[in-house]
Amino acid sequence: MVARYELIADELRGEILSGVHPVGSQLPSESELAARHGAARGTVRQAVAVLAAEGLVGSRQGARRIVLGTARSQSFAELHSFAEWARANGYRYGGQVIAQRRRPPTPAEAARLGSGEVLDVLRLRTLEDEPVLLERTAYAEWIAGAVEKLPPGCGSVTEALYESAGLVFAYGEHLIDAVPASTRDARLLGVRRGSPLLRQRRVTTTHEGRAVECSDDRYRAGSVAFSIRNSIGANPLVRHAGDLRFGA
Amino acid sequence: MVARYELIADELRGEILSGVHPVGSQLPSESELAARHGAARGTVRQAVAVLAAEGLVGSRQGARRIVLGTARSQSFAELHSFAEWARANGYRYGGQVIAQRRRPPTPAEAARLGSGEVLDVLRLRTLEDEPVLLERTAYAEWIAGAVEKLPPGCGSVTEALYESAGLVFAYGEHLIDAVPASTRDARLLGVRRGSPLLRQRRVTTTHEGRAVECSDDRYRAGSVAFSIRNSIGANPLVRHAGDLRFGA
DNA sequence: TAGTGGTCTAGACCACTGT
DNA sequence: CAGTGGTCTAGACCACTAG
Repeated sequence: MVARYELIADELRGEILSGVHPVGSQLPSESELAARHGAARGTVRQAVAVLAAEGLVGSRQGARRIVLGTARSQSFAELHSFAEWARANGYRYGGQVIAQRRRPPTPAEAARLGSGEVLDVLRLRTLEDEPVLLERTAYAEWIAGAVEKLPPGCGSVTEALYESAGLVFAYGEHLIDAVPASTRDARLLGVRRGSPLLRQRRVTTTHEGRAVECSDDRYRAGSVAFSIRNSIGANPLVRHAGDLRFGA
Repeated sequence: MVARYELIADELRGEILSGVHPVGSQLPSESELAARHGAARGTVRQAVAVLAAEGLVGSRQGARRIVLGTARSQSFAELHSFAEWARANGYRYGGQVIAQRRRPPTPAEAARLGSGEVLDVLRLRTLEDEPVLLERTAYAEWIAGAVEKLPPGCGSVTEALYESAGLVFAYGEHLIDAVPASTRDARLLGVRRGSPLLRQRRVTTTHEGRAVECSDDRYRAGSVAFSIRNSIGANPLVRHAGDLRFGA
């Protein structure tokens, strides 16, 4: 069942991407869109709210909505899963488990995943056959068994866990900063020790709020960048001083 | 005029932060909240939509909403303006113009700011009296005059431009990655050459979609991190390969 | 099956924009 | 001033969850 407002949003998005409403131009008024689609104004407002959340259009009270751009923010899956992002963008990608063991959680991990043992996995991911990402992930005990059953060359852990355990990653919290490569990082990624790495630390939970994993992902400089579009009305990105929330 | 749904959202947020609704617990149903506040259900839905956008609560059709966390995403202003972010978090901060001149735009800047001359400003920002951020900003010609009138030790450029020119930054596009410090970066920030810097490149526009500035901001490693909360439903962050959209 | 959130309607009034 | 988006109401039906 596809909602009415989604259909209207899709049609408007198509018109924006195809140039019917060029960047900088005004969108039709809500009343006009409502009449055209035979829908109530509230439904049209839901549709344009979708486009506003995607950063395509902006609005000010009293004035027509304006087309801001054509670049669309992508899905949660693309942020969470390296494989899904790479495939969606047409890149060749791969992955290999370098080390895997159970161990007691650090205090920071225990606070998020519970006090049971965690499964610590070190994975090296490649893009276009070049090593670009080193993933250090601690899985909560309740999912560790399913992770251990995955093949070491598994391309997409997210998809494999969905298929084998029905696990859906639903919410994420991410901290992004820059760190120098350690000796081991440098060797695995093929860079010099101390050279810049883009670090993404994250905690992911199911939609029930159950924590699944804590991860420390390090990208080789120049291989990947993170992009954000925001507006004065709403944005999800926050700057933090130092190393606050993820512990040592 | 404060909207009704904002008041309801504020009250609910306060109850979440103060522990009335602990993390993992269920929120009251929409009908109950509507009855309690004497408001229509639609108004209550607007209120909880605010909390969902902040990442505080999650929802699934048919089940009660669940409290996901207590960390709140901050405003656009805090992402855009170093000074506003620093002040909101109680840090001592400062800034100093190191160099300022007019020059022709690079091709990438011309595509965004127009083909007129740009005003190129190099600023060093401090946090707790330590140099942490090097800002290289190209202002569009139409705002350059107002920027040149600012004092070189101006703490908040965003606020000063609002007061002197009525300028409101409304939309931003940001690319975040890691780069090694150049010789000049290193000297100004007090780090070794080649050491990691967290880079934020951004383009900011007014709410009419008029581009104001392109900037390349570099943070000393360890001084600042960016934080993002997202959900499977919506998120604004995208990963990019290499150096795509901002040109050379 | 009862309760909940997701969607939708058809109105209404207000604040703001642009002419 | 007319037109527009922002807010709000009081209903309705449906899809889904949970007991």
